[in-house]
Amino acid sequence: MPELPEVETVRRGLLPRLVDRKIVRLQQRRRDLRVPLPQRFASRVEGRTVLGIDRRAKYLLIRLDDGQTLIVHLGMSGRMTLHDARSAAQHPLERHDHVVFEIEDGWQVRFNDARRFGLMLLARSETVADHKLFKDLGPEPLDPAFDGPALAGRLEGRRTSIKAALLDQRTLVGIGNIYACEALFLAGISPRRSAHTVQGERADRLIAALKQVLLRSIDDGGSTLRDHVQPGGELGYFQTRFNVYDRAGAVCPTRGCGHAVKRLVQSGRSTFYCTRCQR
DNA sequence: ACGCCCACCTGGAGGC
DNA sequence: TGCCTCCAGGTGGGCG
Repeated sequence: MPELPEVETVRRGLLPRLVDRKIVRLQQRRRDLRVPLPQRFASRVEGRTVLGIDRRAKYLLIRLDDGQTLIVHLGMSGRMTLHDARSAAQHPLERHDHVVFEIEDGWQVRFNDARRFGLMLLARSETVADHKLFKDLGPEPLDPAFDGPALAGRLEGRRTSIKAALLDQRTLVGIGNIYACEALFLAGISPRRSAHTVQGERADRLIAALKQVLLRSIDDGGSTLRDHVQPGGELGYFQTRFNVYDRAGAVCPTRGCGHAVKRLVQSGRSTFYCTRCQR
């Protein structure tokens, strides 16, 4: 499910119900996520107050008042949803609600993840950046300092396709299959193009397209294909604006083009693009 | 070091 | 209805 816009949407949805509030109880209903839940997880979280929630790449960083950070990744199918005490009573826990945070004011945050590709771990806040999962991550695409020349620099010498390079979180973070396809379409760049040839004006176009597609999707609450919901239960709507993703056979949306959107498989993932508009 | 393939796991969709 | 195959917003380990 979640690429940067979906994770950012979840972060924003959780903020008003979590920040400055205490987690009074934590239920672990299944520990075997992609990485097993931490030892003594409940006792290390219970009684802690949330100071803030940050995002790095596709990770949520929930800052606790004892200097720990709760790191959450949603994998492919993870959700974080809010339930107030009354609705919680009416809506019993579901099969894939693996972790439940009970907040002091009676609200709950439920972590639901059918495929269990997600993870949660605890780290000292000052060590998160050095953690194995974080130390090789590339720059944030929405950082204003990350511009065309910076992207071009990170693509230098890369012999793989530009599509694969965008999915590689060492190049830059937060891009997944949807936004890689959509940004390449907006930039008019073929997903098959060799990554190192995306330089100069092409790199300028690509970073602009990436920023635009991510910001627009955040505005729409992300893309809901199957699993993604905002914490309050609202769906995302950016999928209604897809130009190419999952649209194989549809007419290319470029005015006057008329070609059909094609699907191909690159490094095991579907790519959608227009062979006429994207070079 | 780099790039590619696969596995991890569940569920939904479509074909027969 | 049921069973089978394919596919899915991610990632990291192992291989050549």
